[in-house]
Amino acid sequence: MDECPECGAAGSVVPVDGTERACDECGLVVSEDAIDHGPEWRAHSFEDGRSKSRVGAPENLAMHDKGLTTHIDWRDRDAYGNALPSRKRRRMRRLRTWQERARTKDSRERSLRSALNEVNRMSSALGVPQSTREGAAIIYRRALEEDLIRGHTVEGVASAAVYASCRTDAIPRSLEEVAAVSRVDRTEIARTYRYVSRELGLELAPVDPVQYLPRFASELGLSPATEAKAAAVIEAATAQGLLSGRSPTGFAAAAIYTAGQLTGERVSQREVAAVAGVTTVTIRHRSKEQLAAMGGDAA
DNA sequence: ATGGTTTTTACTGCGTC
DNA sequence: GACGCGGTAAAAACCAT
Repeated sequence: MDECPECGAAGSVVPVDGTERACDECGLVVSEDAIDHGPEWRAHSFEDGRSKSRVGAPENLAMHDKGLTTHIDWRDRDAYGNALPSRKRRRMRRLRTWQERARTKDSRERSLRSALNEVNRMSSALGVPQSTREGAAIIYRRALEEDLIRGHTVEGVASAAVYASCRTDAIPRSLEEVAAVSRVDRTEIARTYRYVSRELGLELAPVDPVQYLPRFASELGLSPATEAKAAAVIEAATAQGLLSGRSPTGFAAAAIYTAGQLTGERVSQREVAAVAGVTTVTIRHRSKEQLAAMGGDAA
């Protein structure tokens, strides 16, 4: 379509959604709109957040100072090709080193900028609070300081930072959901996340399935009674060691299904599976165990 | 790399509306 | 006939070694 203003690749700028376009080559996000409408803060569920968010920072392209990338020739010649006197040669050498310093500093900053831009973009799309967004930015900066980016993509680390921040802030967003708004795939995010959290020594508390309940329940339109019952199911089942090794989303989904059976507010396996992003098979397995746990507990 | 565990995929049969 | 439900076997994904 258009030529990218950043890397100059022709025809590489493609629409991402209604309000912004991005370059295929360098990932630069071109905003159509100079005003940042920001995300809709009333997004209470992931689906809401995705449909309502207006993603993209008010990037002002005019501020990218391209003048700094001027190249200074290594030859000690003037414009006519004549050799420079030694006095001027020294001067030129000094200029060259300074110019080089400015250029590398600038490129590093630009890379950080685009990374943080990306963090913001994904955070908006996921509808996470501002504090978590900043946490992700902090994690990314720390990763940068510890030199963890080498050998990994900027995109991957940015995605991992977002996911990690959600984890530490107990904002229930699964790896799948992060992957859905990221440019890199799930596996890469998982790998990078493990790597970053290990290197940075992030304390990673296992995800409590209860965290997913409010979101799933509201998406299914369940009564608070059933939601509370599901929480009770999770508690009882967890107390019997049924959680270890199992996926938290599947566990939560099954608890909702189980609670539906118990309260009479029935939900189909298929529906719960859809909102939780798991299969009905998993729900059956977990639910069977949970029912046994509840039965044994009550009787 | 390997093996053990969990999850998914794909397919089955059964009962009900 | 479509749908919900339960089960199974094999593949895939995951994790620790």
